[in-house]
Amino acid sequence: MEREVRVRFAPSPTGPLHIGGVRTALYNYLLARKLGGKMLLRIEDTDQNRFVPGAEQYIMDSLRWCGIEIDEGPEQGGPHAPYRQSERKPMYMQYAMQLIEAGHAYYAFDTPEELDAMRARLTAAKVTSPQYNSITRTQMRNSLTLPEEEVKQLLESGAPYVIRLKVPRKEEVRFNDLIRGWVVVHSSSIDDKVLMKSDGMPTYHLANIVDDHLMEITHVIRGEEWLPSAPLHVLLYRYLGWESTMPQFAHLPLLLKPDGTGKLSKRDGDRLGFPVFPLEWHGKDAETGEPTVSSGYRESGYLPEAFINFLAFLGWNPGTTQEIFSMPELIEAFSIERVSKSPARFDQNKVRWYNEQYLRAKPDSELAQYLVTSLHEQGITADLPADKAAQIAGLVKERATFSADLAREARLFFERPTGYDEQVISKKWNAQVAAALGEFAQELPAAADTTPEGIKALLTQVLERQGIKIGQVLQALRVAVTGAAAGPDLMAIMSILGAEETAERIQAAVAALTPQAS
RNA sequence: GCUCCGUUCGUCUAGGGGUUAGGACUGCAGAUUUUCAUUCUGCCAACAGGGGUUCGAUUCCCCUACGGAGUACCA
Repeated sequence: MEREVRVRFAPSPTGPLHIGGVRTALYNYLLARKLGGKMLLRIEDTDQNRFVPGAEQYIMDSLRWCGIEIDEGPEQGGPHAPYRQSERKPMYMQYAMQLIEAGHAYYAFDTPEELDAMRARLTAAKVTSPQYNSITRTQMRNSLTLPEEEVKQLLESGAPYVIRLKVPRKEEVRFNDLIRGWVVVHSSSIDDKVLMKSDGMPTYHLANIVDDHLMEITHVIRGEEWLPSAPLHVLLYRYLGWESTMPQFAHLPLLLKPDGTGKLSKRDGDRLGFPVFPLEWHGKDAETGEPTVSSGYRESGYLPEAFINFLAFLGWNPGTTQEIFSMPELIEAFSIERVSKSPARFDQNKVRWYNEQYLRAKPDSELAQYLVTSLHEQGITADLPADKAAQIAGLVKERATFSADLAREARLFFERPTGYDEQVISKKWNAQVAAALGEFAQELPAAADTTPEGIKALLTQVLERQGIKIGQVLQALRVAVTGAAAGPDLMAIMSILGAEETAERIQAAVAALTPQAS
C-alpha cells in the first residue's frame, strides 16, 4: 500500500518568519495538496536560550494570512500530538539510549573549555578540519575512552554529559535528493554530532529524525542550509533502523539578498527598504533591548495572493508562459522536480507588478471595501455609499499598486483643493479661460445629464459659445476641480463629484485665481 | 582552511548537441490619452573562462574562476 503523503514545516520560534521560510512552507503545502496528503506544522523549540515570545503565534498568523492551511499542528492537534518539541522532551532519550546500546552513540563528558582547547590544538597543528570525530574522540573524555566503572560513576553522580553520534571512520553516505540528484559525502567529513544536550534536550538532528519518523513524514522539504547535514540524518535513520521508511529529501535553493551577497536574513528588512516579513513584527533590538518594528507585506498593502504567487515563482516555474496563478492553480501545476537548483535574488519590482495585477483583477465591489478601510486609516471617515465607493475604486484602480494607493487617489473626492498646481496655472490660466469655466459652473447645476458623457457635452457647448478649444481649458479645469495637474479621467471625476460640488469648486477656483490672472 | 551545492539578459527564468537562445519584470522609444497612470507596439540585453568528447556544444565530461551554504551542547 502506498503511504499517505505527509510533509511538515518545522520552524524554530526564534523570531518572525521571513519570506524564505514562507516559501519553504508554501512548497511543502503545494506538494501536500497536490498529492492529496497532509501538511503538518511542528515547532522546533529545543533551544531554550533562543526562544522568542510571540514568534510561534506570528508563524501561525503568517501562514494563515498566506492561505497555507495546516492539517496537524499545535493549534489544530492531530494523531501525533504534541507538535511542539519542548513538549515532546521525554520521548527523545529512549532513542538516544537505543543508539548507545547498539554502539552507534556514546556519552561525552568534555567541558566547553576542553572542547575549545581541543579545537585550538587541532587548528594550531594545521589539521584541515578540527572536529570531534573518529580520530579525536580517542583523546577526549567519553564512554569510549574512560573505563566502564568511571563512566558509570560519572553518570550516577549527575555529572553533565552529552550523547554523541559515533560516526564511522570510512564510509560513503549517499542519498538521492529530489532536486539535486545523488549527493555523496564521506563519513570522515562528518563530525560526531551532539544528539542529546546536557540540559536533557535533544539537538535538532535527533529531534528532527525522531519526530519525522514518528509523525510518518514522507517528504522533507527544507532550505539548502540543511544539505551538509543531510548525510548525518541518513546515518541516524539507518542506525535507528528506520531506513526503509526514510523520507525523501528535497533541499530548496536559498533566497539571496537583493543587493550584495549572502542569504537573505531577518536583519535585512529595514536596511533594504522593503519588507522581508509577511506580517509586521514588533520585536526588540538584540543588543539594546529597544523595541523595534519590522514592516510586513500585509501592512504594506500587499495582497496575500500576489505575495504567494510571486514567492512560488522564486525558484519554481510551471514551464509555461503563464505568470498569474491562484493557489488552486499553483497546487495543480506544482511539481518538486521543477524547482531550480540555483539560488534566487529577491526582485522588488516583480512583487509590485504582481500586486498591481491582482489589485486590478479584483471586482470593484471588493476593492471598494479596501478603499473604505484605507480611507479610514487616512483619517477620512465620510459616509460613503457602497455603489459610489465601487465607482471610485473602479476609476482609480488603474493608478494603484497597493490598496492604500486607492485611498490616496480617492482623496480628491472628499477634500476640496487646498492649493492649485502652479505650473498649470501660470501656463493655462487666463481671463478667457476663467470666464468660460465660470459660465460652465453656472450651467452645471441645471444639467439634466450628469454622466461623464453628458458633462462633456455640456462643456463642449459652453466652449463653442465662447470660441475656445477644449484643449485650452481642460488642464485648467482639472486644476480647478482637483488642485492637481494629473489624475484620473476628469469627466468621470466631475460626474462622481456631482454637479453641485463640481460647480462650487470651479467657482472657488475662479474666485481664488482671477486676481492674479490678468 | 575543509566538506557540500550552484553558475543562461540588470533581476526571475524557459530551453537543450545543430534554435534568429524564448518569456516575464525593469529600463528605453513610439502610439493612444486634454494630463499622469493604464493599455498597445517596438527596442536594448545572457549561455563565467579554459580544455576535452563530437562533423557540430550554450547543452555531455574535466579543470579553473566566481558565488553560496555548512563546519556549535543554534536551528
